[in-house]
Amino acid sequence: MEDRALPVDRETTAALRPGDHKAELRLWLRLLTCSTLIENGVRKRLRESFEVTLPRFDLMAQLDKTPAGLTLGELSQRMMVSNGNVTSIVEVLVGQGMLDRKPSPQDRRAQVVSLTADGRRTFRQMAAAHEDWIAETFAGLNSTEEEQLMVLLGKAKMSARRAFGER
Amino acid sequence: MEDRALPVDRETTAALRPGDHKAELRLWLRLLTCSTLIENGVRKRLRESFEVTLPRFDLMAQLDKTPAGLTLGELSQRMMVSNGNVTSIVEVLVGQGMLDRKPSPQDRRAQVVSLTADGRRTFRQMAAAHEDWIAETFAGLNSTEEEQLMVLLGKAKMSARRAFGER
DNA sequence: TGCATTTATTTTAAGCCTAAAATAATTTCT
DNA sequence: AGAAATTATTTTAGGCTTAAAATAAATGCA
Repeated sequence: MEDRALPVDRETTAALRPGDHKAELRLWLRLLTCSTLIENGVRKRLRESFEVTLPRFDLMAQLDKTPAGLTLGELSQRMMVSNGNVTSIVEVLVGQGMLDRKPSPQDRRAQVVSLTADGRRTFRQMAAAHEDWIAETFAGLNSTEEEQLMVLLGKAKMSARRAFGER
Repeated sequence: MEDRALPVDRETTAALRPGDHKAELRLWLRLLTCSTLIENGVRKRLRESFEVTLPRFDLMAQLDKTPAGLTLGELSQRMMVSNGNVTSIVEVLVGQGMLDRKPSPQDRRAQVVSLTADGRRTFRQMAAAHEDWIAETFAGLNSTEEEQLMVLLGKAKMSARRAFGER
């Protein structure tokens, strides 16, 4: 895999060194740092302000986007977590009166879950605060930078999906 | 909450609507999607190829970067996880002979953890494969795009740190 | 010195998460 | 129709993760 032509300088040799992917590694670590930083911050604030966990908030967010409701399988796919995980979180939220769970009319294996009126009201309150926290999180970027970041992350997302063979 | 001046067009009204931060919300969701996608992919491959969990790999990676070793507290800070979490992961890795754990010479409360020769050998093998997986993950971006993404994520990181009051 | 505070770690209780196996219903194929 | 394969969910076992309380050592300060 070595290039036959002589490299012109040190940087070129570094860039062409087979198997060197330190730049991508640093990129991944920085991406992970950003994500963990925000996730931890949001988790803390959700707990302090609303006594709710992040996974429960995320699940309710999915349902708020789809008023007709979702099956457990659809939920697990959209949240990118395992099936069994969704089962237990739904369990709790149904117990708290946030969610309705009823058998699917078309498929007796499946259950459709949706927000109750109370669940929707509760979620909307949390979501408003959440939106402000996230705005604050990205306050250091202007809208051009946000747009660029959005586009580049879109590419990264497609690329990662291909690499890991999703969907 | 309506602006008093007449808006010039629909996009302007949307951009100026007070309290609207949907763009930042979408940005955060996309960032989270990327991160989860890669994390899940790496987790799966580490398990299939090396029968190791991601947290154990991450912990060993921190120690590989610092041959002199780290205290549990330093580890938990760098990994951005809780103290108790580190305690139990170190426990397992010491049991597997991957890590050395000895009391700090300066501070009898603290313990310094480092990779054993075996641990380092094992880690380096995993790290080489990991580096290739990550390169593959970002294969859809050219080096200019990678550089731009790195810079923008750097800004996001600083901004998030400020928002959530880290360090 | 000695008391109060801080710091490093562990423990505890609760919840999240995964992979794999089990169950049950649906779909496909002959 | 009936067997085989697929799909939706739950269960199980194991591990990760957190927050908060407990323990123990170090530091600050009167």
